[in-house]
Amino acid sequence: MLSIEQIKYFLAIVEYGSLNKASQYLFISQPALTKQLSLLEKSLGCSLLLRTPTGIKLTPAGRYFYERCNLIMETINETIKQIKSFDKENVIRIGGLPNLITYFLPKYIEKLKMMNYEVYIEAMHTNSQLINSVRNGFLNIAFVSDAVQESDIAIVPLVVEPFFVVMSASHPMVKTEEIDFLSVVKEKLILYKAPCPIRAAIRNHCSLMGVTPNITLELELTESLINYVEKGFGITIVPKMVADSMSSQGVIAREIKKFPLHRVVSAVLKKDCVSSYKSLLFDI
Amino acid sequence: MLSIEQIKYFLAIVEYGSLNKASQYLFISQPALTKQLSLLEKSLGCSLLLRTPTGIKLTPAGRYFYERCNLIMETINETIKQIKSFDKENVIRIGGLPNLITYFLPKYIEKLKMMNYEVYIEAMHTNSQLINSVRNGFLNIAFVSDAVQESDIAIVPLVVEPFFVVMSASHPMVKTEEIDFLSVVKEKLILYKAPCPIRAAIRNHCSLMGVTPNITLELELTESLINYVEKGFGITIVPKMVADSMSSQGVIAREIKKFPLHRVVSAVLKKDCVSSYKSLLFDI
DNA sequence: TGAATTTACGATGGACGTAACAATG
DNA sequence: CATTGTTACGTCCATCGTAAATTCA
Repeated sequence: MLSIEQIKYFLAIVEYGSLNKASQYLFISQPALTKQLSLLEKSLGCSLLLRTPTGIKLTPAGRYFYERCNLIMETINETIKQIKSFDKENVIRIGGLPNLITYFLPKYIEKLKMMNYEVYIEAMHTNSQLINSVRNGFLNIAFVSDAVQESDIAIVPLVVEPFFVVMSASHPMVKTEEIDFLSVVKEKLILYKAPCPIRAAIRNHCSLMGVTPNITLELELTESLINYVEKGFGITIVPKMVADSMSSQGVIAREIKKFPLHRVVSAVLKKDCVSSYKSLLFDI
Repeated sequence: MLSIEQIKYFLAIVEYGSLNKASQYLFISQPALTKQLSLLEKSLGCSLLLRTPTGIKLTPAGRYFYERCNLIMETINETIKQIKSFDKENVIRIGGLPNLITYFLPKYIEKLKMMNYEVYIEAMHTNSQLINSVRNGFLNIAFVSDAVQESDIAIVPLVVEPFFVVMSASHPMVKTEEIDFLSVVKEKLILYKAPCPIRAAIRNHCSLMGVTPNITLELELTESLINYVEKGFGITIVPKMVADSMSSQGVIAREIKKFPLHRVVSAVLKKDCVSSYKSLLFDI
């Protein structure tokens, strides 16, 4: 049976290039290491390295196994590190939608570090992933957009912010005095693919107003909307905090004034934790 | 010390919902399981599950650990599966660029299966990844595009194929009788980001002819060029075998007749393996 | 001969099982 | 009292270390 010890031994052998040196590093005798290595090879049914009088040399299978062992050990070590933080009092795990993490969380994180918390940050792309992580205890707090109330979990509204249109500087709409939502959704829209809370908010606003958005391009959640706007493929709609922090030259952000839509940024936390985190959330 | 056995035990406990049932499934006594579980929790410094008279209930840390254990075991099992195939005589590992895998390999694979080989397929995005995999023995054969000869490895040319332009049906160039490369690269080009052998071939052809391609959109290697052509963002250039197998209605593929460019599809293999795979590569 | 790995074998400790115990509904 | 999990203790096998053997430069 493969064991973690054997994996560690194998990694040491490869890294030190000899059983001898590896055995010294591992504080075991060299015969013991030989034994474990042959047991490992036997259990895998495959030769991993060639023994030479000058040291060892990896076989193809050995090279593959070495890479995989590194991956396995990294996964295990990361797991142990996370787990060890779970029962520590001064650790707080915070999650949020990527744009909230980027633009909104920094001030909270500063404050938490002042209070001697170790902070773990985790970005997730959907509200439901985040809410579930709070529910099952992986996150202490999650920051979401337009979440609906649920019975078992507290959703605390924090800010309401308007949406902005982002378009290239040469776009005719730049000259319009008061930008309205109905004109905006007739333009070529670039949005993220579902599931994306902003996309959902726009669709919802559209159906309330009885129009269909003209979505011409749908991006993966990992790509940058602004890049595509800059290249002239269309316009996009982003929340104020994203618009505020844009630095691109070629694009312009303008608030949607007529028939505006807003999003509510909320904190999600367990009901019995609301009181303990209340001061953190509001005293800013 | 964390061990793989402990991970397996923990997974069984969670899945069976009780130490009792898990111990039966694992063919060990229930006290032994209790012992291992408490050792695990002690080594992690963290409680993983709450014991109740009706069974067990996961703590947040336990839920996290459960997910990670699944990931770890999947990684380990996949590794063992791959390794076991390494020294088997009847296993052959083949790699290739994604489009070669999709359009070109199937006939080889059929043939290999006829010959009672177990075939492992691995797609990689660059020639150099593939060539390295052959060099270090992870792959027996790799199919690449426009590879240059290297001293230590054999590169066997297999087919030369022309490139096609892909454009929307309404594009003016559809009406041109003889499509030429110089006009094509003046159009809005959609290509994959570097590193991409096709992109490299196009850039190379351009610099030979003293022109600059008008690349307006660069996609991630995981996205579909054709989708973006269909939506009217520009045109693209693909090898014949990709063009031949397109089924989209809205787009049309036409061969580049004037100043054409070609790609050479080659098989990469170790020099001392050429003779043994020769019949496979050419007898089709 | 010296540097490497492998084989042989006795010692030790960790993991197991049995049996007895404790708690909950 | 039936089901759950825990504690106690003796047994046994896996892994270790020491020492001797082997192989290659």
